[in-house]
Amino acid sequence: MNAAVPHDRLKPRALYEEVAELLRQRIFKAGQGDMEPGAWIDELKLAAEYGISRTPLREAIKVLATEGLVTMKLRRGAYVTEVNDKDLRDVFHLMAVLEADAAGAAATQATEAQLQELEALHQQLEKSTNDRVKFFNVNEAFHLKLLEVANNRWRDQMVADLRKVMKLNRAQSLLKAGRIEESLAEHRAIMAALNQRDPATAQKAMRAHIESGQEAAG
Amino acid sequence: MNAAVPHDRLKPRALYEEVAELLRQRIFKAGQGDMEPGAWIDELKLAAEYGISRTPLREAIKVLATEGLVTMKLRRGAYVTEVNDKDLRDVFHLMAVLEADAAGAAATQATEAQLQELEALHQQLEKSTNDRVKFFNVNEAFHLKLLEVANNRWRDQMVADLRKVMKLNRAQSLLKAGRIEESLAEHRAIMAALNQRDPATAQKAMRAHIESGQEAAG
DNA sequence: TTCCGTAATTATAAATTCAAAATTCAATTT
DNA sequence: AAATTGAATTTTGAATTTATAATTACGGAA
Repeated sequence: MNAAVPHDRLKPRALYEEVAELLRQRIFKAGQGDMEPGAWIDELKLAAEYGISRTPLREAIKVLATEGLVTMKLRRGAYVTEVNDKDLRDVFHLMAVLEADAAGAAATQATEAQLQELEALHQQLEKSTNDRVKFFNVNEAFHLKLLEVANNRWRDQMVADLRKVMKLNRAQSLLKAGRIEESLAEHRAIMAALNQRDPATAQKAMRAHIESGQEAAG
Repeated sequence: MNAAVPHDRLKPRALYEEVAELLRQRIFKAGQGDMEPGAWIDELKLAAEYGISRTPLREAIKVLATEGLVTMKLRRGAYVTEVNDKDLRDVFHLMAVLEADAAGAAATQATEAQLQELEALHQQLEKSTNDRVKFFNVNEAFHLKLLEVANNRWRDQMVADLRKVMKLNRAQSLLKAGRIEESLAEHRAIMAALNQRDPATAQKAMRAHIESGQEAAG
């Protein structure tokens, strides 16, 4: 029963991290498979399936637990976190608060070169309105770049964790047709505030953008 | 050398959580002992010291790693995270943002009963100016209650994580003599805004309070 | 004497084994 | 027939063992 073939040599990541990533993807997909929100996580089954022992699997589960993706019950095992409507609103709200704060910081701190990078991404976004997938990807790149410019690794971590939880309910998914134009207009407002180095306006614009996205998702 | 006596029966927490808490405290104290920032964490030594095996210890370490308290290097073990001045400023900033947001939410959402609970805690604070330790404790209780009223478990988790990191540098410690009166005045402003159900003012007051605390600590 | 390579030692990572707790199912008693 | 208790099975939690990787030290050659 050695399903644990070495696969590819030269793997720089720890096994428990690989497994954590696999589990995340599996939870996010959530399709009709097992592991939908509220489901119990069968350690033995998963370990056998991946061809590993329970040790790295349990380590991965504990990582996911501190990320908020799974909930652990003492002597009862781990369950995929259930996110109800209030939870989702709460998470969106925090996302808005943190990203708005980041936008404000970026408006103040960005170097000229960084502003140009953001502007370049924004221009890409302007040209992607007919490709829903591309628009989604460039949009994400813009938000990530903004966080990078805002330069606070703790906030980055928090936003990343919130994103993971939001994906649990995948209320985000892709944008609807009408929403793309709306989103783009909001991005224009954000970019304008950044270019004018106006933190207060950048904050407001970003907050409106996220909250607007929330409505589209809900 | 059996340090792992069953102590009290009826303990509802998992061993790895107990250990994680012990490690946190140990990291926080940071005195002249081992485990100062940057130090390598000796798994064997600690496991022997606590009288447990390495398995729950390693699980605890991974939890601390995702909390940001320790950093893991592949095949090199875990190190106590070093928190430099910029990190500390960044963490304080996020704390201010999140607690200010909580104050705003509380001003809007608090029931009358909850407002009275907060008021009661505030009155306790008013009477604790001559007892530094008590002032510190009541202060913490007030902030926790405020978060409870603001009612967002994801924010609670984030604030808790930030607190842990702040304690790493133990820049908070106890308040200096002059700072107590100042802190109390700020609390009065927060409480007044809450009582007037003025979210914007509550936010500003809380933000000022945290930032003021940062200066006192730094 | 210095540098490179190899072997030995040491520590981490993973797997396996062991123990304890919880759930489930069945049997017996009321 | 229903309910309660106890035993067996299942599953989590922890310890131990094994394997793998990295660092260091030692030796030989340049």
